[in-house]
Amino acid sequence: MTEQQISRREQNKLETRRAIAQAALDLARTHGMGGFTAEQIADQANVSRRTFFNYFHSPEEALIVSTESFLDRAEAELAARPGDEPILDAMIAALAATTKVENLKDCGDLFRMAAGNPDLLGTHLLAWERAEARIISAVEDRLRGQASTLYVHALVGSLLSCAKAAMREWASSENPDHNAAQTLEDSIVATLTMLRDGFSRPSS
Amino acid sequence: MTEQQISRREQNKLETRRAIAQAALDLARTHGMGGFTAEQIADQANVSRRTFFNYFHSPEEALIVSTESFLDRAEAELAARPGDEPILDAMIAALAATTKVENLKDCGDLFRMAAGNPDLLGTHLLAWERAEARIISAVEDRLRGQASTLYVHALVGSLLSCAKAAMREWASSENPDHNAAQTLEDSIVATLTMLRDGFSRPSS
DNA sequence: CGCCAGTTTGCACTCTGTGCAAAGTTGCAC
DNA sequence: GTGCAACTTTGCACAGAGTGCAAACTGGCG
Repeated sequence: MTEQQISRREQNKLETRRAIAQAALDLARTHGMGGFTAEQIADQANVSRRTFFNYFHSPEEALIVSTESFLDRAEAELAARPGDEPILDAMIAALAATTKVENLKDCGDLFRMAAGNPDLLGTHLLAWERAEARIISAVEDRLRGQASTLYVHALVGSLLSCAKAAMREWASSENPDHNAAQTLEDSIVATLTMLRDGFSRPSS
Repeated sequence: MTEQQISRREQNKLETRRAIAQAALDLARTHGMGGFTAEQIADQANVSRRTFFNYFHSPEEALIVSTESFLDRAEAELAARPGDEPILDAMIAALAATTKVENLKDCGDLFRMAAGNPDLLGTHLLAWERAEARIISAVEDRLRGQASTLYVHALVGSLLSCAKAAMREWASSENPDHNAAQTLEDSIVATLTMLRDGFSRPSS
């Protein structure tokens, strides 16, 4: 299903993109956020500064690749849920499944780094916003005619806020990778269950 | 209660800040987003480029002043609700009251402009994120011991997402200012009621 | 007035981000 | 394999963001 023919060209571009993102992540970990420039990332990835900007609009964008795969995964998992499942149960299952994404640890690091750097935080929030727009479209298709635009926007926005809250909590506690994904999944399910059943009772 | 002595100095700074923000808004409306520079804003406000950057970190920041007063108002209204009121009812009342903020129309324009400009959108999202952190603190104080950190983060994040959804809907329909605030208030109350009672039933 | 503290300004500098055209690669038909 | 067409990388030039610094300026107060 996900089989796609990749020419040598596309393969190379993908590899370059991956190399740049990795270089950026390395620099962020060693020099700390804000302690490096686009040119340094390019050098580390063995491309020119100009090429760096062919792939990313800004140094910050090179850092949020892991979050984007997380969000892509969320979107794909949601699309894969059966169409007759109640929308909130589908969302809970889909978001819970995202914790199995390969570079989950990078996402956690990203949350921590973004907390201390407004530029990175802004870029990070933009990625979530773009994902929100895509998921809103998907949910509108799924519920066509059954729910108002306002309902869908409020629901999807809240969904992602809950996921963010869960990830923030998970990222802030220094998990020594012990049961990491499990804890995150529990938190996500907990917040989304509140969303489904209402926040009236601070049950959890 | 809000009486504070203002020296001539502080008065001047406030006036300068206001003038810069107004200049930025004027330019955004005439030249369109992205069609002007920090220097042009400074010129229009009769200050130097350097002074502009003493007041705002970026051209985009000068534009989101109206959103920040909206969010300040939300925070203040929430703090003013009686302490024994259920938290969700307090939030509904507080957010509904924000529609009486003076420059509501500017907020709507801002939502529309941000939709078409990633830089402005990122800055806008950052303002909401900062407000979220402040409101989280306030709610944690209010519910001290009665709710988990995760609950509070998920709740406040969802609260603001619902408010955003309501404002987005309100801003996107070209209200000829007819019943503008009323419509917005209705939408806010509608989304927050879903939040309180759960999104399971697409009732609205 | 005359001084102190706070504010504005010009200047110099680094870095971001983009258009453009030249140089280098890859895919493909022959 | 040759060679052309399409695509990618790179260097260069330039406009604009953002900041540190020191000099000039302004308000407050004895």
